[in-house]
Amino acid sequence: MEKPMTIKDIARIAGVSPATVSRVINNNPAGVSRETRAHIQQIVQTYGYQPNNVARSMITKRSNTIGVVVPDIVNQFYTLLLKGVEDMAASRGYSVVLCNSNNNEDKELRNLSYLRDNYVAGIIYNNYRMSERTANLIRSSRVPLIFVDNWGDPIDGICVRINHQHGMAAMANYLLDMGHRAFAYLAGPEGVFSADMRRRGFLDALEERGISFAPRGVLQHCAYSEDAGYEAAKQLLDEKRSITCFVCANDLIAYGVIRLLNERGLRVPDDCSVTGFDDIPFSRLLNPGLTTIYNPVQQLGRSAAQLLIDHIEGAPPPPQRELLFDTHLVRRASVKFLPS
Amino acid sequence: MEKPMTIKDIARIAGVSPATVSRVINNNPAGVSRETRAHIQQIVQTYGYQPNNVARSMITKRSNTIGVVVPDIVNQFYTLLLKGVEDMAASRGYSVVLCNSNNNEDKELRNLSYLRDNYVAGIIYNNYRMSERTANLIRSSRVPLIFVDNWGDPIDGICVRINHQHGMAAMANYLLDMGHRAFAYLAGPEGVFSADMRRRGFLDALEERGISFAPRGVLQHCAYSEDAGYEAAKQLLDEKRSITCFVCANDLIAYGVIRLLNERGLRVPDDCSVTGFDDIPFSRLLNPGLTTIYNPVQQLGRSAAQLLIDHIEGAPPPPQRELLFDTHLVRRASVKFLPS
DNA sequence: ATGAAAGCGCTAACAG
DNA sequence: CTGTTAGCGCTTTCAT
Repeated sequence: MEKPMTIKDIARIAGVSPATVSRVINNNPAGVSRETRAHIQQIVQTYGYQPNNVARSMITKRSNTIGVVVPDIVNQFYTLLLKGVEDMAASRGYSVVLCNSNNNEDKELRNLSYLRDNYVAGIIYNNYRMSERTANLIRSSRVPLIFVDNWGDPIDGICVRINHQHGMAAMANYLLDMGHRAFAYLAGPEGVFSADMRRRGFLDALEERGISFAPRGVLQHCAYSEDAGYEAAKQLLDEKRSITCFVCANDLIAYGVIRLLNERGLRVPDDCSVTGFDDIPFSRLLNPGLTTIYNPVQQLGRSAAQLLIDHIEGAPPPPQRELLFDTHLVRRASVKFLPS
Repeated sequence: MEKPMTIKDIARIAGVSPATVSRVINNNPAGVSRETRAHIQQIVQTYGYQPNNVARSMITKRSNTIGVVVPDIVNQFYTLLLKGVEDMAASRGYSVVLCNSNNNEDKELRNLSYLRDNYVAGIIYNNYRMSERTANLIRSSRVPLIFVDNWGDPIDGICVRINHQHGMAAMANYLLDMGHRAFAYLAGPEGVFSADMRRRGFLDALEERGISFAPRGVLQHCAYSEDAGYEAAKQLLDEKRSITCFVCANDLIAYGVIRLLNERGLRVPDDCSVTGFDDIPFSRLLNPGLTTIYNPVQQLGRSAAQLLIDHIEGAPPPPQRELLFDTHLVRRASVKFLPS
């Protein structure tokens, strides 16, 4: 294998000093005459010279890579987010590396250090809950960072998210209109920003309509996963609750509920209605299709990347620290109309 | 922000030279007396010194990161693979970065160069089809590389995969036993290794049973995606083919078929049976559950990582260039029994 | 067993 | 405008 060319090789060939070559490959505004610049570019072209990024970032302490850290890469929600980030990043000339923290604090800490130690230009970050250690690490790293779904929490920074409350309120109103009153609300993990906001959206909407959740409704926390939804539904059913609709804080939970319902021979929506939140692609494939709230994750990813890169490149911070996106209700067939 | 410690700081504190510290942190067998070694380790500990990986890999031209490049990160098959890789890699002290080539040659080339330029220790690679340019890049990079689903192709290297043929043959035999004879075989993309092997497995199995595919069967190529399955099924149905079972080369395709069937008011499996391949987690959630072939993809990921790291660390190559994993049939409810 | 010195490939003052 | 000089933080001969 021929060793790759270095800046010195180019300099020698061009008959100039490495510094000059450096100036042109960095589009350094500092003066290089039009001719020498062209000459060098020409040589770089023909030899296909690529500067060594590692050497570069050793000096500048910066690279053209942005890191994305998420808690669960198997959840399509996050892969969709990643896709949005990648699109935007690529168009701006950045690479992206994905770190899966697997909802595990140590792993997350390692990921974050890894990114810092490799001089990433910036980070897009999400987690269910941010630990104090993580917050400290982020603070001390001083790497530009954008949150997806921040939670008025240990760190203040720029954040991109959907309007969870509106979304879930829309669902509540729809369900009320469909005649439902006996809800099992599977709220997702307690203390997690998106889950908390969605819950508030739901409960406030009921209140606003003067309908109380309490007597017939039941609220239960659970992980953001299919298995958790399955278990929660099982428990509720075993308690012989009479429920007309399972309102789930995300689609995964709804999948679990549906699986249990199927196992018990209960039909959706005839025997029981189910709703989700996020509208990940699979939800329309269920039979019946899952009624849920569309969450523009890819768009979120793109915006997060854009904000981050703007920031990295020195743009002034946006006026608001939080960029909010709208959701909308996706009516499919998993909710039954209950005439009153 | 206090600047991170350097090896010099440690050296000064320990009263030794940087070289000695280097020897210690690299567990360099070269002689360092037991005492100085312990002394230095002690200091490294208390100050929490972390060597700068970038500087390190600039010299060694190697890092402790392995790269995974896949064609479609939104397909759960690949996120599961990644998960397997991560588990294994973490336990061996490696970080992993994911690159999504998005089934796009330029992107893939950029990803591969990126990994090479950042001195990754090795790469785990999959794509639907390998271009000649990609092959050249891989060859000239000389980075250790493991294929997932290699395809007797431009490059020879170590490969980890499932036995596609066996898997699809098991499916064929099952369907035959269930009385099916009129198949629509949605074969996935032509020329893609896994798709070709699966198709062969299916066709050969029929032949072995002395049953010919031809008169009533129809074979159609399509992308490995839900939309492609949907379109293919639409076309076939519009041609008024009388089909008893759609045999799909992966689960995603089957999802598309099911979506179309639902739209047309056709019931699975009463009006038409459908099968998949891979058994990604959603498949059991479908109603009826999708009959498919379980593909131990996480295990694949773990093995790929293990093989790769062994190789990186200088282990002799395994005797066979190909590590094969078994699949098994997962019978759910998407296939109807057709008494003859 | 340890240290001094010479870089890895590049950028960043500082001169000219 | 361009070249020279120092390093970035680390590893690696080569001495001692």
